Amino acid sequence: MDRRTAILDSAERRARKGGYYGFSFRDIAEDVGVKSASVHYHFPTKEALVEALGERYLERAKEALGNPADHPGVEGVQRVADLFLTANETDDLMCLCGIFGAELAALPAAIQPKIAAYFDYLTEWLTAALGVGAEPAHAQAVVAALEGGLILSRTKDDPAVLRTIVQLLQTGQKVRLS
Amino acid sequence: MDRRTAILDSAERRARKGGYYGFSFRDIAEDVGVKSASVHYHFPTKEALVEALGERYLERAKEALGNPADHPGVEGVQRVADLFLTANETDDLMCLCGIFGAELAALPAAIQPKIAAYFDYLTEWLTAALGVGAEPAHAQAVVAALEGGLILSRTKDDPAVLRTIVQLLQTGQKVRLS
DNA sequence: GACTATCTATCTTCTGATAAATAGCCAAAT
DNA sequence: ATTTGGCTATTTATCAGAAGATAGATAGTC
Repeated sequence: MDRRTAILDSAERRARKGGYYGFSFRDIAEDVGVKSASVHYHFPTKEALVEALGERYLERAKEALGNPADHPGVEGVQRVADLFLTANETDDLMCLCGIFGAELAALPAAIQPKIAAYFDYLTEWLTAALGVGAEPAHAQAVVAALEGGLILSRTKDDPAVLRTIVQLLQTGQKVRLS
Repeated sequence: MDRRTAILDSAERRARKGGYYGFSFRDIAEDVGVKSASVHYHFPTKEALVEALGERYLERAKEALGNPADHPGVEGVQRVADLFLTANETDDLMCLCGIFGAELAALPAAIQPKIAAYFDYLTEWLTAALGVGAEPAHAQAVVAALEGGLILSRTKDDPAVLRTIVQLLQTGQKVRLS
């Protein structure tokens, strides 16, 4: 594997655990097996590194989701939910944009649009999957519930928390409280 | 105001912007107008400071919410939602437990139960407010949607995002964005 | 010879934390 | 009433380590 990719992999894993200030160039250098100056060679600043992280994260989501028209209705919800379920149960990692979104006010300004683009993409993809007549607001609420559900599930150290929320989102009962 | 409280206020504000690793004892000392050693006098370690932060945050939520029986049904949803709407629009701050929950994997272990207690309390309070027949899973999904909605709303720098999600949670009806 | 990737070495600043000194206060003992 | 001793809160000074970042040297490749 090329070294730039290894650096991004290490940075992503660490950022998804501890956020922007929760990892250092030296941490990454140790993971990859080089010196911290080498990490600076590939990404001159931490800001540049994290921007690249955000871009790659979005591209991966696009690849994983595919064409919304191929996953109409509830199947589309499942497909987006799977991104979060995999993060939770397979990777045991927070969503990169979820943790950066929470820390947003303390991050370099250049990162904000990358995070916004991710949420926008998920929302637009899901709106398209839900088909004609679907409101973007509904799709956005689903993304919010998944992001928050991931936080709650991790805090309670219980994958069932997120799974249950996904079920409610699919059956459409979550928004119907009264 | 007593100095201990001023320290907690500064720490809370900064933690709700940048998370656990996003502020330092010296930051707080400058805010309060003392030296960093004085902050250590009141809270010997950062872990102790953040534990106190979590406890106070829960107590404040309890005071703000009051008795769930006094706010049945949708009124209960509004009351919990108001915690998040105030954070978003009045304070322009993330939820303390939301940001710590996202960073959980990199935080001192003693902090996790404090965060879990906050989410548990909101869920239990809301379950009680929704009355007999209400499932805790629904209440938990509402809390998740609010937490995630706060992140999305802050990322898009648009209070309407969270407001719209709150509306959906209350009515179950599809609401138009923009 | 230029380019790519890495290293060693280093800089400045910041970090959480501690020790020791100082000052103000208050109640008990003289 | 004055002194004593302890308590609270703060200071100065400092530590060892970590942070982001840079300069310059080195080696391999095309």
